[in-house]
Amino acid sequence: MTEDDALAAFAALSNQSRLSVIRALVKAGPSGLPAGDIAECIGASPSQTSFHLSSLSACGLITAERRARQMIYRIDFQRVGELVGFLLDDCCAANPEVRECCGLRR
Amino acid sequence: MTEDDALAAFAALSNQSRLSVIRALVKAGPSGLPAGDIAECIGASPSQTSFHLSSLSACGLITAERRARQMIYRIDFQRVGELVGFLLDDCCAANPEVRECCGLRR
DNA sequence: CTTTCATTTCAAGGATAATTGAAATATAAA
DNA sequence: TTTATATTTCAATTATCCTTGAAATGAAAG
Repeated sequence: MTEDDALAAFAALSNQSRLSVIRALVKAGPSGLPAGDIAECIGASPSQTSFHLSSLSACGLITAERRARQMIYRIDFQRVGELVGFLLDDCCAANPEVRECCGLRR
Repeated sequence: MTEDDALAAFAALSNQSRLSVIRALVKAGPSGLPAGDIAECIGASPSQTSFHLSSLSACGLITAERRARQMIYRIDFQRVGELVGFLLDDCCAANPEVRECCGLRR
């Protein structure tokens, strides 16, 4: 995860609709969700949803796979973990106070 | 940390200059840094620096305190920790895979 | 009280992001 | 091969963010 990756990921997460997408995909787990379901889930138009999905997949937080006529989107847990790692280590120099605050032991 | 707080924090972190501010303040530790030093550190004009500092303090990631003619800024480690917590728990439903990826045990 | 220093605020302009609705693409079904 | 379905792409509009430089504020020093 480069700094540019992290910047793009933070930008992606700074939007309510996209945060809702993340939550929906986390809840859906490994089977993922088709774009249409996501659109319904977040109450956005197909076009709008596609826009947000491409922002999320461009920065690697989610993955896309075509299945017949649908596009299946999945959360990339590893990538999210890397982003948390970036925040903890690159930004915060592995400061113990930060870790303690969110109940982490390492 | 409400969802709006988190959205604002992610937006604040999605900018290279502001990420540099965070790094500088983390490095500086509890004594913090005056705005002028931060400006020099990130290579930005006073006005630009003030703009970025107010974005960071508006979302609570840093604090501001006047000392004579200077404004001293400090990182709020607890707040950063809360943001990590939001990402891990609210967004990712405390998914163990995410935690493992950044070397966390909890 | 005037000047200097450190920083913020403001208004204007340029750049980037989000919304909208229509058209295009890709795939499957009739 | 035509039609229907799922999604994306595009162009235009609107909204938001960032930069710039000048002016304003707050606090100390002369």
